[in-house]
Amino acid sequence: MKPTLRAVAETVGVSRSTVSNAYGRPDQLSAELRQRILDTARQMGYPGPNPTARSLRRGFVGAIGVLFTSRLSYAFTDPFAVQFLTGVAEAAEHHGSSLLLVPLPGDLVGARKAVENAAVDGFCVYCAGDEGEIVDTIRARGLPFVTTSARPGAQDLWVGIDERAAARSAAEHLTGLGHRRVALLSDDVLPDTSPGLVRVSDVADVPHPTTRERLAGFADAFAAVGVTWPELTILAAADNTRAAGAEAVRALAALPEPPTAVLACSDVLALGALDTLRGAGQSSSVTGFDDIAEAASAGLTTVLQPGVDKGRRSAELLFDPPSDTEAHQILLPTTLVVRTSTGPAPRS
Amino acid sequence: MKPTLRAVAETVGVSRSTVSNAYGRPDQLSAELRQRILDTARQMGYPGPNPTARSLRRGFVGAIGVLFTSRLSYAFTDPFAVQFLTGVAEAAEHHGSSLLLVPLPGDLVGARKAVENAAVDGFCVYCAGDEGEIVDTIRARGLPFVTTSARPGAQDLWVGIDERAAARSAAEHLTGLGHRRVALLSDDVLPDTSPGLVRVSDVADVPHPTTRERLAGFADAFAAVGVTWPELTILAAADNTRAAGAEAVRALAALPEPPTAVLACSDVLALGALDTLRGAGQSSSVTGFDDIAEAASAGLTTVLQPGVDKGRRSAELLFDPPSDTEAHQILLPTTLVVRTSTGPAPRS
DNA sequence: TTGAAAGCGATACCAA
DNA sequence: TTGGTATCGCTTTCAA
Repeated sequence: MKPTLRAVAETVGVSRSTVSNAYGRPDQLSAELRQRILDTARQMGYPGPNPTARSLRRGFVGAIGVLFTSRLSYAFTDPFAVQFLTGVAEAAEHHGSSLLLVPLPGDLVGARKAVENAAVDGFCVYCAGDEGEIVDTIRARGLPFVTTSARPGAQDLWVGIDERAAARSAAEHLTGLGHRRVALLSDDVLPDTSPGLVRVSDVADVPHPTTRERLAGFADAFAAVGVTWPELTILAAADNTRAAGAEAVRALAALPEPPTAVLACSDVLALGALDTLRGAGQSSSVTGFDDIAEAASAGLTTVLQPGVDKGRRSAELLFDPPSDTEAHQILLPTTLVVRTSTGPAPRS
Repeated sequence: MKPTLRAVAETVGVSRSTVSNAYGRPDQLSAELRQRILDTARQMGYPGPNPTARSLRRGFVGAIGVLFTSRLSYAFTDPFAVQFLTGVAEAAEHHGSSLLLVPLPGDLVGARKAVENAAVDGFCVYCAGDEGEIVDTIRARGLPFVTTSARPGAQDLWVGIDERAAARSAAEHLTGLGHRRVALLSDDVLPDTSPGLVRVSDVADVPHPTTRERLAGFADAFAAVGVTWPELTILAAADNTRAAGAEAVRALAALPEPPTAVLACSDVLALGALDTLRGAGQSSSVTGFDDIAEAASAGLTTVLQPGVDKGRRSAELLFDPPSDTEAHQILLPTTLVVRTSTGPAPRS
């Protein structure tokens, strides 16, 4: 068993406070005594103040949590999530804080538990589907948090983009190219759907806020050229991975009139779509969302959102909450990046 | 202020233990009483047992730490590090544990402090240059750890590859193709070196264990065909990024007789080298190390090491330490993957 | 400059 | 099934 601060105090023959000060407040005791304490401590194998005990007493932890809806290992599968994490890490590093990655199990009870058990000073909520429940749990703990999905009540800290407008910009690019018969590809479309073609009677039925907003943005652009929601093909992917994107798009082959373009809600899905379509020799247009590094090399037309910034500013908002309520909401810019994966719709 | 367990106990009119049991050991009290406690707690706004206090009392945290030598944000810059993290995350998730990413400041004192303050049950040490100091600090805390760099004493938990043999395999591929005048590219070659050409009188002088072993492996292969260490050009990169690789290789242009091949200690550096060389219209051979996803699309010849496995098995070793001392060391296989970035040396 | 005492918030043993 | 009590390891006024 490792010795405790108390043991050190007894061995040196001073009080616990003094030993504590030797570590945390060097100016509170003579350099000589301090050195004697530190030496004895080392000699006894005392590992220094126990972080957990210190946190309990001090009332803060020195770590912020990052919440992921999906399995934690997926977080690293999506390069955009990695960008976000990079930004959060930068800010955390800057503030001498650690990063606790908290995986949220699929079930609500488990998710709530995970949030309740995390020893952190605050949370960055990355893309939580059931945001409401999660956020309520965080609030119940009285901890600050920053969210990135569709703008909730104006009093919460939020860093994000105009999802709907961004999606619309990609879709307008396609309508401009003459595309009218298209498929929208996303994960998290409806709960418990099998991958492939799905019927969604109304965009508003999509529970995941980000997915909903992006689909709605796509639809806006098509509505503007007379293509209504029911005319859009919806493709559900099993999860947000390249493989799932590739798989979902296979369902298009069964259609009598396959769409001339696929609009994906993420680059990884779009890349998967390209894998399948190009593999089958089809030249359908494909757009993505995020602009991850691979998008460039694959020539994917996509919506760029500043991922690292998003992470960094989220964390900064957590560390230095603005006094001004206005500044609670940070809207980041997006840009449509046109590459070679999109082209004119074939004459019909 | 949020109410505490104690307040709940007083309000309900039961003892603290009973309230505690209501949360942690449902079988220790009647369903009815439990429900009454939980209801009152919710009503009072009690957020559930404080994780820090619980950790202190229980003596364990439910999180493992991952240590990176370099800046934490760099961890996400290198796809191989991301692979490793993915593996660790998988195992952690499986054990219901969280992942604490601990940024290590550049200075030793700061780094030691970071390790001392991390509230975790153990550490995965990823590629720590000053491994010795860091590992000593962890040991002083009495926490278990797993390391991945060059095999230390046989009593430590270790998951890794035969760095030297793996590097040698890449170099032998090049000697087989007739290359004799080559450059070795790495970050962390010597402390405080400016990027570009460096003189290293002896491989043994390289302090970073992984770098040293890989360079030594490269040298082995060339020694076997009569090319000695001083004849090898050493290129230092500012850090392990594509940009730094591209930059370092520019120094070759100044050489009277530029090398016919570049052997990099990582894929990101190799990709950077390709950027510069191909950009200058040169067809020099380039090899990498790791086999990240981009290596395939870039046609990079490289040494594949199982990154996700490395992470997963590291974490597993931490969670279920083998009783058998033999099993403390896990050696993972590597494979040379030959693609298009290497070819015969030009006739001189 | 040093020490005494009071918690921080919860858990777990053991007795009732 | 429930409660009393000691304790986890440290920090922090406040007084000496």
